[in-house]
Amino acid sequence: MRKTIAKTKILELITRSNTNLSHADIKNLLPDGLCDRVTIYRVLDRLLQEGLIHKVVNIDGVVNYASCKNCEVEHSHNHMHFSCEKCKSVTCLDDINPSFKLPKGYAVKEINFVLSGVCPSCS
Amino acid sequence: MRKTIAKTKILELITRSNTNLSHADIKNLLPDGLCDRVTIYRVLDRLLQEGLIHKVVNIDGVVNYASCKNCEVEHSHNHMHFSCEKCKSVTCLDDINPSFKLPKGYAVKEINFVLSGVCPSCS
DNA sequence: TTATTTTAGCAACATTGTTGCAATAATAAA
DNA sequence: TTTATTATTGCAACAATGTTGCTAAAATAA
Ligand SMILES: [Zn+2]
Ligand SMILES: [Zn+2]
Ligand SMILES: [Zn+2]
Ligand SMILES: [Zn+2]
Repeated sequence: MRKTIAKTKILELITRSNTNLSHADIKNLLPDGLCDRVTIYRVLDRLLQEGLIHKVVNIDGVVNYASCKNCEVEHSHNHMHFSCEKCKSVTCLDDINPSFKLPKGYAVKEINFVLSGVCPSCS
Repeated sequence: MRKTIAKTKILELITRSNTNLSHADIKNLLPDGLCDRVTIYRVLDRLLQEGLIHKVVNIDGVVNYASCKNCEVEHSHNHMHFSCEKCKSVTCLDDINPSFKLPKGYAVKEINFVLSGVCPSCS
């Protein structure tokens, strides 16, 4: 996979942001005219494939993209996410890994944990 | 809120189904021409408001609607959901309530827990 | 039965995401 | 460096999904 301006800038945005970013956020944050919105979709897909970012489906169905911090060893995104209804931020709670016990027979491949409410900064 | 044919039929569908249903599912399952797709959206909103159903945002961002089983006492939907990538079913795991501990300052109002993979019937 | 108010249908629109294809740009090979 | 190869981009077109405003119809109250 090739290194392009769009890819570099988008990864930079996601990495530097302290909240998770949606496609719309990225579109707004990128310098006007840097690339087409279709390109953003495609770049995000590539970054996901390469394992440089992970995604969170928010409580409103919007996909948010987050940089992978502790994924050098192995990719696991069992952690919780928080979506603030006031500041609209979506963040990774990297250290919160909910525990639960499934009945036999379930093979889990993906996990999407989201809490919604008011974050510490907004309360 | 008034009792109408569309509302009755849609609630019936959701209640009788052993999997959670998306707007598209409901549209397909309803007798052809029973009501407009806009009506389905509005009926679902009303059923949510009345607390007769709850919703789950699936891992693909699609909203699925589920009947409320143990909500007579109080509404709580802390339970896990499972989305099967083979049979495409989304189901409530009513008895699985993940436990986790949040840092102080977070006020949780909504919860959306979804696991994706292969369900017992498909494995 | 009549009056009131919610609900339904329809058209129009906005948003979001996808696909095909030709032009362009990044990398590999010469 | 130059050329060849192949991934990536932009654009247009399209599909799917969800929302809104308005009038007609239906449900309930009077
Ligand atoms: Zn906040
Ligand atoms: Zn995360
Ligand atoms: Zn299955
Ligand atoms: Zn449920």
